[in-house]
Amino acid sequence: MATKVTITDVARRAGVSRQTVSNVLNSPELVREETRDRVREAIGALGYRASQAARQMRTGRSRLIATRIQPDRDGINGSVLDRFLHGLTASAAQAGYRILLYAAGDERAEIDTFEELVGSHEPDAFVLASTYYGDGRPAWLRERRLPFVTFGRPWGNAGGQATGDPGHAWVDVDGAAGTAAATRHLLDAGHRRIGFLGWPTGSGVGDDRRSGWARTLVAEGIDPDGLNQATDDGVADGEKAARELLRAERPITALVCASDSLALGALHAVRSLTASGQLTASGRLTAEGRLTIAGQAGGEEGLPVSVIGFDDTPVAKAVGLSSVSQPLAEAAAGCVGLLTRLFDPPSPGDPGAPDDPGADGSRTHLLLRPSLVLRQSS
Amino acid sequence: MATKVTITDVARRAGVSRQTVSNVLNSPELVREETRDRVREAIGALGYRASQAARQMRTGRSRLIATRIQPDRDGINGSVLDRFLHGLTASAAQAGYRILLYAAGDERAEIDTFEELVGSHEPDAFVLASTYYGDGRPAWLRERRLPFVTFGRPWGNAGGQATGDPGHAWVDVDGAAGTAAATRHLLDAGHRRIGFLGWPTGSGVGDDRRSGWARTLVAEGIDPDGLNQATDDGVADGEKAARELLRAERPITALVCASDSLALGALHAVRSLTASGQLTASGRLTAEGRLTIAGQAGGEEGLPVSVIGFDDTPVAKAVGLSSVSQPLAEAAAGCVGLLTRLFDPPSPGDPGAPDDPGADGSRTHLLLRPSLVLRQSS
DNA sequence: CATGCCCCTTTGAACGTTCAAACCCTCAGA
DNA sequence: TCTGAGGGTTTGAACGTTCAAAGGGGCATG
Repeated sequence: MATKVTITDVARRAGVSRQTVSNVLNSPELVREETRDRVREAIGALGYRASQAARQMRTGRSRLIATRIQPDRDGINGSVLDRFLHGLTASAAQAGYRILLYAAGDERAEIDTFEELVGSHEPDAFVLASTYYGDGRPAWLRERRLPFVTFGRPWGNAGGQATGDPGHAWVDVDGAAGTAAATRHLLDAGHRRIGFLGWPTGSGVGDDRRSGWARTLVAEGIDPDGLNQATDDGVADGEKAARELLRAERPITALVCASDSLALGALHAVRSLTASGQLTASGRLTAEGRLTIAGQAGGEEGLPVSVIGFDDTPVAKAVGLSSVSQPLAEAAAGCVGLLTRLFDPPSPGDPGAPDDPGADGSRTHLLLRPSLVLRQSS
Repeated sequence: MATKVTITDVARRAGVSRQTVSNVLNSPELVREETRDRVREAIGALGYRASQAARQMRTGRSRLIATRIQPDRDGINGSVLDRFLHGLTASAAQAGYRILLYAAGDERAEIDTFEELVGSHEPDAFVLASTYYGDGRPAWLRERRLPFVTFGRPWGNAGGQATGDPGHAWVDVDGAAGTAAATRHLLDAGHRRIGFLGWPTGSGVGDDRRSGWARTLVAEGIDPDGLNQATDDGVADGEKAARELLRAERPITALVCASDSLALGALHAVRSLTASGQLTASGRLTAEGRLTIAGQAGGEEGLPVSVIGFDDTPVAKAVGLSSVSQPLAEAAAGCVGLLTRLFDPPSPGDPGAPDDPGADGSRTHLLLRPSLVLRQSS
């Protein structure tokens, strides 16, 4: 088989030294144009590619970015991180990096893997997806000065909004803006009693999503009290909690949910209550759970019961569920962008969108806006 | 920060030479027990880990396995490969390998990526998921003697069964056995007119799945002719095709599908025909599309119209669709197993399940049995 | 006592790259 | 003519590991 082409082979063919070839690759401006062309011709003719291993030995840089692949938990939300991973792979490749995967059951196992990886394959950086309250991984990495970016804000001690100084780079999607848009859409459709189905207080992501809904109602002069249910993430949990909101003395007519799992449960609840006669379907029943309430207390007779989910998963698409969609490819590109900025700090006079010129003058985070995908369920 | 611990540091602390430390790691049987213990103590105390880059330079082995991450096409079937990928990552880690990801739009781009990777990061092997008819990738890799395994049989020129001599290692799931089990289940439930909804002839996977259904009917003395529809993979396509089978002069009462996408479409068709009165629901309508036919031609009155999908995706779980489940974690483990066998050929007198002792005496493929997951839809 | 052998260990070199420093020209200025 | 500077190129060393070969001690054999 064709044996490996080395930088020496290229040098010989171009009639120059190893170092000159190396310079053509890494610092072309140091090499005279004529020489450069000759070397480039040789590189092309021989099909030379620099050995990562040798390069890494000398420079200490592996051009590898490590990230974790999660088992899809309930199988619905898992697809979000998979799409993110795909975007990450593509963006990293464009920037000259490759993605190295690892699996880990819990935080302890993940940190063990950090240690293992840092010692052996020596990735240049880590990307941590789905941060959580009390997440110990950022601190571990920071102590060792290992570059990393999180997809997800560092949720402060209060369990609420992000703290002012994150101390590390992150990219996130503005969940509150997403639920606000969903709520706004429902208000525009004429709904007033719009409920929220989310997770128990204390989860950063969940509280954020709830806040967007609440503030939009308040801005409209509607008191969100009593329109809110919190439960674990799951289809069955969602159905149960939605049922309570639908059977309250003053029932809701629309529901914004913190996940597609919950929203799917809510759709089931709506269907089931209708089928058992506890809600009256006055219109034609479609396969997607779009029903019409008639004769309920409150003045919104004739409005369809709408449900909006979060994450725009394949399941949402399959069952016709409206949902808030995260720009995952952009989020991934943002992560890679922040990382490369960490590796080679940009020159001071760099152009860039004026976001939050922090103390050190560099933007270290990125907050993206989600979009609302409307389907039959709303 | 603590500077990198090298093999020399360990050697110094243990009072031996570099090579002895290396031997403790790679060929412990060469080292006297007492020395071995002393070296191991030093390794532990210093937290030493061998540098992959340096090791790779000398041995030419990167302990990296490259595989592609696909964008989830229709969003439903994508999850299958994601689960496979997760299994692959876990199995590879156990065998001391890491997964390197790449993305590529088409075959041409993928082969370019092969070339790029082989030159730079030099993965020890490739795993190709989802092979197809006329797949050019295996030939490319084989020509260059690059080790690889495919998840999916090499589908022969006839577009039908696998050829006798694959020429490379593969792991696959016996799709025909899966549809056969599904068909058998429906027969046991009393169905006779069991349809199949699949893809156009020429796709290896699709033809395989169809054959399991057909042979099971034939074995029962039922002629499969006219019970079969072929269409592109997609929910809308599936709904359209299912509709035709349901409205035939002698309609089917159950349907086995080549994918969950098609099955989901079929469920919609059943629902929709029922709602419009073209099928009569004689029982209680559940949310999952389980209906009962009454008064149709044929003698199977009162049987529920059953639908069974393929792949057991999250969507199937969400909508209560029975489905054939592939053992993806085992398939992934099988791929890693075959690869490690390629790297270090096993000693001749090795124990192993008697499968197909090929000409060279080594098993180079693995065919796994799927299982049937029953839910409300059947 | 020399020889050979086995077991365990050490030594020198090599993998392919880039860093740091040296080198060689040419040209300008004193 | 000497000195210095600077552009362009080369040289030697080093990164951390393993391969191939050599070294050395103990013991049995001739």
